[in-house]
Amino acid sequence: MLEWLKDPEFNFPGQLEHGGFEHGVCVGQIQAKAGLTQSTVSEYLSILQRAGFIEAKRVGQWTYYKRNEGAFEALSKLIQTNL
Amino acid sequence: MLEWLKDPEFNFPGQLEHGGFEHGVCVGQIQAKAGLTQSTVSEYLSILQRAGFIEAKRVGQWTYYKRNEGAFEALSKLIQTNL
DNA sequence: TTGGTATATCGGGAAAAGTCGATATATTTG
DNA sequence: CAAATATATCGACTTTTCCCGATATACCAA
Repeated sequence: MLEWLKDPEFNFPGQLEHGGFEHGVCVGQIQAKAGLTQSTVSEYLSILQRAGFIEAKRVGQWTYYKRNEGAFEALSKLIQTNL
Repeated sequence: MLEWLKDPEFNFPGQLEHGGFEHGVCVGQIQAKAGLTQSTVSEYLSILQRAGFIEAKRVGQWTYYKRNEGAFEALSKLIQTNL
């Protein structure tokens, strides 16, 4: 999912009918591509969010998720320096 | 354990009586510090070795493990570029 | 307010990982 | 070869993680 979100336009074409890509991609789009149930995907996204790798924005009945690039940079540096 | 192996002289003083630090640290030293059973530590080290994070060298009845710094650098770069 | 849609949360069963004791293998020493 | 020591492997049990269906919550439209 994290890799998919690097190129939302390519990986989630259906998102066009759901408000575009400004805020990210909504859960239903990710669920369809992942082939897992709605509850599983929702929980997974919430874990990634708590871990800081993605950000959530609620707009109406949709929740949009997008990557937080800083977290990946920080993880990479953490491995370099602390591990 | 991976962090411990960054400074073997400091973290495994008992290793002095087991051939020094040239080849790394032997399993018994790591086991004592970890506070886990011998079998658990042995299996754990073998997993880290298969993953490429440490290297093993058998000398007599001892197996010495030391870090493979290249693997950490590679992981850090992988996160930067692929994740 | 009622029904429809999108997402989140909850509880449980299945799968995987962690840990142990017992035992096997390899090496050294007498 | 026999005993001692260091490490590896095996089988079982426990804990954690994964994933699901059911249900709850939030929002929108009629």
